[in-house]
Amino acid sequence: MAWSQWRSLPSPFLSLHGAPREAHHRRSSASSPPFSAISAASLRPPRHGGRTAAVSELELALFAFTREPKLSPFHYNSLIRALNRARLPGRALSVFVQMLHDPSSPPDRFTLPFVLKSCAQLGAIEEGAQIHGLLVKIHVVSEEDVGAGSLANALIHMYCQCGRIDLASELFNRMPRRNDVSWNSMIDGFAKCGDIVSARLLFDEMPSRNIVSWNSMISGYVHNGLPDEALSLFLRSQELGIDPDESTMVGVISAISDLGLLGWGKRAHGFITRCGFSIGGALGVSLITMYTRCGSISVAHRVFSDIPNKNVAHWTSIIAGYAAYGFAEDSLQLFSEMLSSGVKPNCITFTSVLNACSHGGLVEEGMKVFDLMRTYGIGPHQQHYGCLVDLLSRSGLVEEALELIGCLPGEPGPVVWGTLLAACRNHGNIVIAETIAHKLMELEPDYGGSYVLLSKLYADLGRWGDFSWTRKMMEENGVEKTPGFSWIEVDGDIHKFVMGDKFHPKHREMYNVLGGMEHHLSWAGCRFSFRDSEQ
DNA sequence: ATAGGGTTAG
Repeated sequence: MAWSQWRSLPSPFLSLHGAPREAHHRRSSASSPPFSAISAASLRPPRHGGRTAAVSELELALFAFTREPKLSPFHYNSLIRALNRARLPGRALSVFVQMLHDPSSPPDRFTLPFVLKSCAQLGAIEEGAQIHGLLVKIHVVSEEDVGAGSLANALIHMYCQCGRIDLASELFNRMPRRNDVSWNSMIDGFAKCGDIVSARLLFDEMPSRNIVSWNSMISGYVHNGLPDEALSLFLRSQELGIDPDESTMVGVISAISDLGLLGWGKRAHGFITRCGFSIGGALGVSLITMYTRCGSISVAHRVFSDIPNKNVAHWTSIIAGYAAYGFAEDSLQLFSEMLSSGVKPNCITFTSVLNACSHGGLVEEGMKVFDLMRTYGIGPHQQHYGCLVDLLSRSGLVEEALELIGCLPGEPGPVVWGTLLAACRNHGNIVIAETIAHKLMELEPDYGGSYVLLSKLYADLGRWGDFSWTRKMMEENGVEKTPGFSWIEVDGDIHKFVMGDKFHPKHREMYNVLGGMEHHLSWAGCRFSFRDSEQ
């Protein structure tokens, strides 16, 4: 009953993207998953994403480690594992080093997989390769007898996380016996390095797929900008009668979020509720983001309110949500509520709060938030300086922003220059804009955005000679800027638009509405046009 | 031992 409700609805989006339409008859409604899913979900131990679980496990391990007069490998292993789960892989490695110096407690067969996991999390290829060398030396992993168990899988995962898919596949190809974990690690590795085609080949080729295989492939599509493929694959798993879990639905919700299909999002949310899945972890975060991006900030807030023990990611996603809607005061209000509820902000939280300030024009508040970072021992990192540049230049303080860039510790990237260029266009600051645009063209000659921004600035000012010059430059350098387009789902139908098109049967009414909005805006003193200057 | 969430420009 649960699933059939969702999938029996028309899905024009699938035909839009050329995927086959779903067959509606294969799975009877009686075999839908909620009941089994509820019991599975309630039996599963809390994931490491859950704040309380990670803390208590770490506390237990630390307690035993500090109280025990004679440490055994078991004590070391538990602490290393707990530190990994608490996302503290650096400290896990220090504990391992301490273990190596403790003659009464040599590493056992459980130790190295944990340590390899720390290396994977850190991206520490050198240390990981040292362990690999050690294993070859003591004949656990030799040329003739390549390890076939968890150690080999941990090595594969480590090389994948460190961006060495070549070394990972070398190991994988030489394994005498591969299990599902070996295949899944390789699928994830290929997806993470952008080779989604190879990931899919392995997925199709592997002898038996488990839920992790499906989840890796679905989220792989999402991370490679193919949300429609992700949804197609999920629908296929449903046809095969495979029970999704929380992770599956995180991928599905992210895909829907990228497509901006609110109707699909609501049906998926209903499905999640009927399955009895917890929204206390990653699933809650992706639901908040999905409602935000699909235009429903009020529902996003309702989901946020319903989450019992909110972690920093929950807070950050709703703060970022209000920021995106221009409700800067609400963002700041939530930020202070978060601080008083005892949840510690991290660097992503600060990026979101600074973003809220710059979109709301709250320069002074933004500066205060920037100073507050130090008291929490965070950053500021490059991205926070980028937000500060945006904060200043957006509110017209372009000179000050330039001055700030001059004081930065590192070289500002194309994003920072692009921010400044966009602000210059909005404030008609042509001299600085030209300088920056030329700098950007040198820095990133293949990036079409800088040419387009400059050409639009010339168009704003009626300098058509310079305008055609920038267009010629684009042609000469072989730069292409694919025009953006947008789409919206209304009652199950997808409507697609490009800038200024007249394809929609109701385009006259739509442009009338836009014209009315423009009129209201200019009456309120806002110099803005929905039409591009080229049109 | 494998999968999953939150950020910055246009």
